[in-house]
Amino acid sequence: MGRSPCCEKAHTNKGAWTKEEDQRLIEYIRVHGEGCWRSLPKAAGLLRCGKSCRLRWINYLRPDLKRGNFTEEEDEIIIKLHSLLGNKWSLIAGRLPGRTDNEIKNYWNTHIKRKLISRGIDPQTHRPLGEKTTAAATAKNPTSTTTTTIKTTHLDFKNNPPQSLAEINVLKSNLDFHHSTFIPTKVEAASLEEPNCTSSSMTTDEEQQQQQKRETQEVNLELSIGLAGAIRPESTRTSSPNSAESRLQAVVTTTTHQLFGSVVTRAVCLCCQLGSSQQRSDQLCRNCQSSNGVYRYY
DNA sequence: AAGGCTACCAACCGCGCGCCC
DNA sequence: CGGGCGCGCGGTTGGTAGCCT
Repeated sequence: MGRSPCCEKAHTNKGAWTKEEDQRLIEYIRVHGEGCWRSLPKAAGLLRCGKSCRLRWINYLRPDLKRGNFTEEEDEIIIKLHSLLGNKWSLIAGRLPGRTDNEIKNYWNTHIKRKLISRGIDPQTHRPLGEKTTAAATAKNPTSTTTTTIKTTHLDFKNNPPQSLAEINVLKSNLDFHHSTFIPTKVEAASLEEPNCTSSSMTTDEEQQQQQKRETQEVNLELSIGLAGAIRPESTRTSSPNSAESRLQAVVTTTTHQLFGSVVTRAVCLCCQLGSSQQRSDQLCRNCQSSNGVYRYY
């Protein structure tokens, strides 16, 4: 069965927005707030589809948008986050107040890619150019311009949820591996910008072993984000205390402590940790407060 | 001045996910 | 449980401004 169109295309405008359309949209959202995008165009008297309105608002009209060039600091944050998250533009945008996913995506494709290449770094893998890419990454990403999501069968708990403590332990060990290979510490993160981002004390053989380990134990970066999401406010948790999910969460909580070094007992603002906020590091900036705790770690 | 090329970015498209019935 | 709906996301497209020849 075909999917129903998001709007009546015959009666909708397309292309650039006019000032009048912008004004109508702004006015409507000012009065009624965001949401219900499907019905918004009709209610606001706009001949646009809801998706188009949403996009226009989010990417252009929102009052909290930061216009203008990206700073060097923002560049570095984007690069670091991309090395952790891949092409998860919305997640990256969530860590850069006032920037939209679309804006970051465009900026990445037009500026940062080139910048990294000029530094001798592969913008997709964040490894030195010329270094062998994994077969999985190559197969997943034949054009090298699209998503390089490193998949794992072990950590795909959406399709294969852990059924036993034993499986959870496997998951935990994978997460430990994840930590040791992909989540950079502050020192490691700093080295990400270097053309040779491997540890300087590592011998070539050790590097090759690490590389082989990476190839055999693929890690799902996408999942690592989901795990953070598992640590959500108590009120929103619905799983039973003995469910695989809640047991997994207990592991995740423990593991998250390990992932980020010292045990943190309260919410920490990642923006601050990454240096994008002037906020004290033990406080949440507005951006993190509004993220529903998804990216806080405890 | 005109045409070609490139870079930029707003907007579109298709798909996946979660929620609800 | 399955299907429809609304929303959000990532990839792609297309218009345009700026630069070069």
